[in-house]
Amino acid sequence: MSNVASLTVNEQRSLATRKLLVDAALDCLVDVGFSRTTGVEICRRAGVTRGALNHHYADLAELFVDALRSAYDMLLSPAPSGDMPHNCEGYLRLGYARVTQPEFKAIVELWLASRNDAEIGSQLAHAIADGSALFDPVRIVGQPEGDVEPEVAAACRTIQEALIGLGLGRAVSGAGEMAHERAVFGVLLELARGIDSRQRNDC
Amino acid sequence: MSNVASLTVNEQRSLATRKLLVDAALDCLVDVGFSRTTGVEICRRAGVTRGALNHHYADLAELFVDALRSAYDMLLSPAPSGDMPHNCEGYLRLGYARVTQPEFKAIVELWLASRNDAEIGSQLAHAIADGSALFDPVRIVGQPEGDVEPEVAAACRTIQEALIGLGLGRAVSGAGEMAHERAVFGVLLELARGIDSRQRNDC
DNA sequence: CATGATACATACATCAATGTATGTATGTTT
DNA sequence: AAACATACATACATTGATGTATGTATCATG
Repeated sequence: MSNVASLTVNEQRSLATRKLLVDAALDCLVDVGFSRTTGVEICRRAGVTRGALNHHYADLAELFVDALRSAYDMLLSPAPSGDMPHNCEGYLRLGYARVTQPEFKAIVELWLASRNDAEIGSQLAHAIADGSALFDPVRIVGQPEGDVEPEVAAACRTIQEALIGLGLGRAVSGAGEMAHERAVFGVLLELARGIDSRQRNDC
Repeated sequence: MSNVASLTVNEQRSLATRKLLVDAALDCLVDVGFSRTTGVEICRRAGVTRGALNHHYADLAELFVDALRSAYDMLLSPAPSGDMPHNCEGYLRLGYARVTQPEFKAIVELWLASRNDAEIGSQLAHAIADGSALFDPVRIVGQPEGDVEPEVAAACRTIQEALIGLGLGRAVSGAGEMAHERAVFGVLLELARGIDSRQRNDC
């Protein structure tokens, strides 16, 4: 049922078109921001007509739900795999790899749009909540059944906020690494390693 | 010349109207974001007609320059006065007081708009650069003639990015303090005090 | 005080985005 | 294969924002 081969031709075409629209929407958000991410512009970039957009999504808010989930998925590609340690340093490196991707700007744009537009806000609420879980320290640092120490959680949240700051800086500057980005990463790394070593000694 | 009394009636009226427009623009950015911050909406909130807007500003980008500078000024109201120590802890407390003000959202909106719209970007470049100086660790921590240690600068930049993250979180959530905001502040405070105490021992 | 400049308001034309209705080709089912 | 559904494209009407032109009252100045 969920196999590609088991999909009808119509279902495959639908999925392909929706992917075109979702990718175009993200492209648009990254390129020109939310205010210029209009239905016509998305369709132009997707190479489809507005009829297709209207057929698959009642309004842009619906499309943005798919787009946000897709963006979160893209940021997940550097996943917490086996080679990434389940500690604060791993949390830092993983988060850094995420916020420095261009899709992060699309996410920020949708965060703000969600706050600025009530309709978008209500429709995106679930996707945003699900996405926030990706940053949850417990997911990254915590052991499968164990909880994380409050000190570790606080450090991870601090790392998270600093990474969001760096990501926003990149999104705004447009260029790559900011001047003090390395220095900030160094401080965060020191903070993470300090917590991690203290945790090991606790056992 | 710069005295209020020395201003002509016309000049006073111009200043008052421009202030109405600037305040309305900031209100609008905070309330409904950049995409809905349109000329008509600004004038509606300011209680003037579009003729007034057009008379004082050739386009919205020009108004946004004044608005951004005004927003930065508002964030400056908790200024680095005598009671705020010139160290990392002072930098943290000062920055926190700034990013938690509602005007910070308007600044973020304009940062992104500046990146998304070439015209706005070129016109806001100077104001953004001037505003970034407000976050410059040297301005807050550094002594008048002395430079700041690289370690102090790195810590301040880290604090800055984390504060921006917290500020963005507030801007997006709309509500006040986020759940982990206190915990993050605590970690940052510990970081700042660690650096400050080490600095004192260096002398 | 008369003339010009300033600070707006009003009005209209334009344009881009949207909502919606309908057309059509392809796929699906019985 | 006939009837129906799906996946789009096309077309039109509407709406909101903008550019711009002009009107008008107040102010400034020789």
